[in-house]
Amino acid sequence: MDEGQITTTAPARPLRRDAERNRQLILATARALFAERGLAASLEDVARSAGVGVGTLYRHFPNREALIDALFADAIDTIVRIVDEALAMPRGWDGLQHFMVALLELQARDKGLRDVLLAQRANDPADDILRERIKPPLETLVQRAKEQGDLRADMVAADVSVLEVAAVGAAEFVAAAGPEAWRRYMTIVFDGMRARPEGGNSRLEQPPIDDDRLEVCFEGWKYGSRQIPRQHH
Amino acid sequence: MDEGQITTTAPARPLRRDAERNRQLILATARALFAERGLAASLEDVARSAGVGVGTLYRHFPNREALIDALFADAIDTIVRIVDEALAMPRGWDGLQHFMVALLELQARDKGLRDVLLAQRANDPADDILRERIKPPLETLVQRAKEQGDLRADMVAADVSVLEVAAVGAAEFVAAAGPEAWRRYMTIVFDGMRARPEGGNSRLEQPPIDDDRLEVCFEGWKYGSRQIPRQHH
DNA sequence: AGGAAGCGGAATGTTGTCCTCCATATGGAG
DNA sequence: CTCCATATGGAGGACAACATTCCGCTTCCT
Repeated sequence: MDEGQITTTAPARPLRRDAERNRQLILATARALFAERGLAASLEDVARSAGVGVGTLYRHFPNREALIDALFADAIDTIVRIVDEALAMPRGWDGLQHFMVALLELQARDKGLRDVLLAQRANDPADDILRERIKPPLETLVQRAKEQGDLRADMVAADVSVLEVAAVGAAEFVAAAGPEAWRRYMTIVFDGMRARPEGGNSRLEQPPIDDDRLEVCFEGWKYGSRQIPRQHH
Repeated sequence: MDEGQITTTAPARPLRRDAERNRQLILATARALFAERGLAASLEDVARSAGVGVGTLYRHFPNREALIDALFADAIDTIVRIVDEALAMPRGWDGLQHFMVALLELQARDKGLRDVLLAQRANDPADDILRERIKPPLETLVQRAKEQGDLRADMVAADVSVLEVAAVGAAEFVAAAGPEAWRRYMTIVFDGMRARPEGGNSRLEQPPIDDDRLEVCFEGWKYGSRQIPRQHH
């Protein structure tokens, strides 16, 4: 379907060879830098790190938003794939675990993606789409895992989201101790999620969060109140 | 040793009545604002919110640091009290739970305290002192809880710190859904920490974090990379 | 009433961003 | 090999947030 492409769509006339090289260089550098520092990394840092002037960067991407879009265009597909894999597993518990771990792997490896997923960007329609695409399958997984007696009966889908966010935070915290250190804590949380026979699960005093409230949590979150700066001019 | 003080202890000569009133007003307002927004709240916000000019604020507190010190001077005492209460409990597990929950209550209620505890301030000697004051008792609690068969044998004290930090993040995330919502998730985590008979605990693939690494995690953390701004001039 | 103590808030200095502009350099078509 | 459309680098403009200072004016207290 597409052949002489570069990023998203084919340009009317091909770029000059050096321009194309720089474009890819910028993309690769930005990917690495955002992965390491999150979306807060400045475009000047990206340019410097790519060994290129800011002007060049702006020649290829009209603004910060465009660069980020180019980088994370396929993020949704990745998530959807994970969800599908999870749904395909016979045991709901395994699917749930796969979903949580895979999403966490992604975000532990790439802070930029973490920021994208946690709605660091003010508007972003993709975000809502994504959450709509995730919610029903997640609900299914939770339901299935409960019926099969693996997941504690008093948990709901929203709880999974909350624990996932918490785990992302934990993963970032322990990142300095090793890129895989978070798995240890994820395992502990999974043990807490597991259904136990006969009073083995403590009673959850607080009621679950309903979907509207969860939405509010996501909106109010902004990961520690840091904001991705908006455009000027 | 010094007498003509300003902040913590009684001033040599009493303040004028209006000045004293303003001072208390500023302290109360700052306490509320920092509790709500964390240490990132600007002094201009504090002043405006107190219905006072910034100049007045600076007359009472020479700089941001001084105000924060005045507000959180007794924080260490509070923590130490919690630790003592925890140690006094016969079951290590109960002590551990008390310690984690009480610390979480504090930080869920007061984001400013959270920032103080999580070393948002660059230097801060109090911070190191605090961690030194916490580590040995925590170690004791963990040891005791393991011996009494309540805490899973494969956990160590550092794990507790990590989970606590994760819980603080979770608490902030769900704060919008209610100030007590975090308790639900803390319970799930506690269930994950519990020792289970005969293979009821999953194997933790990743090794525990040693104390030096944990230190590095705290240093590198800065809660989502946001920094408390340093002084100018 | 008078002066010391206190007050407000405009102004200053600084840092950190995004993005624009334009003099200069370069690939590649002819 | 020449020439010019295409690209490039990076200085500089425009903002925004803050911490902190300064000083003319006000308010208490004696």
